[in-house]
Amino acid sequence: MKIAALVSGGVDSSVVVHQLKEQGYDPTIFYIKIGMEDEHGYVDCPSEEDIEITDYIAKKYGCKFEIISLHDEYWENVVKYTIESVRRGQTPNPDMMCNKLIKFGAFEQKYGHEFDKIATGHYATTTIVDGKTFLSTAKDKIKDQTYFLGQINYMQLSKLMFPIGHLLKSEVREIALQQKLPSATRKDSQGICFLGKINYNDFIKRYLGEQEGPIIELETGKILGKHKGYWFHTIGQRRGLELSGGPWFVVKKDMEQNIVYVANGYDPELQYGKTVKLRGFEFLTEDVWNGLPEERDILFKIRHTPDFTQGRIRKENDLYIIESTEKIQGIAAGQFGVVYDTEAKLCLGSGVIM
RNA sequence: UGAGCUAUGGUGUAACGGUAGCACUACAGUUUUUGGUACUGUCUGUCUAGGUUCGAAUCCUGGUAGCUCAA
Repeated sequence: MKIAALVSGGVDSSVVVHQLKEQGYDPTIFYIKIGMEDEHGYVDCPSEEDIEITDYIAKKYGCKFEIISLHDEYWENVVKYTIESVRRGQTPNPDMMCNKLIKFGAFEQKYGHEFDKIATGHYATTTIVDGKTFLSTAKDKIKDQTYFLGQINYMQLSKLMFPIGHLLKSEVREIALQQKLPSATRKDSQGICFLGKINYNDFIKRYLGEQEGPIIELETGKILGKHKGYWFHTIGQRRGLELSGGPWFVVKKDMEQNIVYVANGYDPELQYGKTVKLRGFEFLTEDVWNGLPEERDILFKIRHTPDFTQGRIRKENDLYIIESTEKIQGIAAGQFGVVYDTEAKLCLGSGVIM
């Protein structure tokens, strides 16, 4: 079986190679470059170290190694999507789109189609139910990354392998140490991948500029201060408002008038909601509810959090609507709502929060 | 050029004449493969010049600034 392993130079994907070799496979290693190094003078320093380590891994295990650039594809799809989403006042999720469009999209078209399987270092598993493959959660419930995979489709899913999905993070580190992999003690990556060390707000500013507008307390209509553009703030956000007498949380944005609305206190009611409306909902594997004629109990996430939230889902025309059991903080349009079964095992599908 | 009141970090506020504390912000870490949340930590202050006192943010005097009321 021909396997392509996507390796980034981090611990997780390094251990993926080890696991595959242990299982008797001989994967071809791909390092995907997507950074902004050639854009506008930005330099993506980490990639050099990443490539070095990946190269070392490839040599150590005697694997074919290819460095490929999907920079243009990434720019055309993910970065453009991110900027457009922010411009509309929404909260994008570039990393989910990266999985859907780049790692399992553009990569598949250009290189992956020659392979039988694509292996990645995601903390996720697959489960076969009635002969069909479902995305399912990782053994390590805290590191579980199925949320970020919620947007992929069945074709993509059925070609994927997650060799470390049944391991705990601590076990992965342990293996890396035992094998003396140079990435064993590297810090986990975090933050939007293509930005590297670039500050998010600087990035947004470069493309959308600044436009001063008022910060208004939603309950009273009082003007409390100024912001530099609604696109710098997201629903549920506390930091960056520079208002005293808080804490203040962003609860609403008026894109027409460039107003950011806030609410005060540690637990402002307005910060919470119970209804999450999803548009463009797609099942990952298949419609497990046969059109959802009546409400179903589910678990879901509206962000990448360690915890699942309980709720009930129903369908209204094209929309899937989740009524949460508990109040949830920071329901931000543009983020994805990912739905799981009541066991928190199978990842069923996802849609965009309205 | 009348009277009264107030002056404490970036902001809002505490401190019987006895170690200037708290909250928010900002910053830095932790957590997190999305600008979120949460958690931990750090910085910055007694308007000014004198005086009383062992000791002044506190009491007294002048100055300066602001607010209120009169005009």
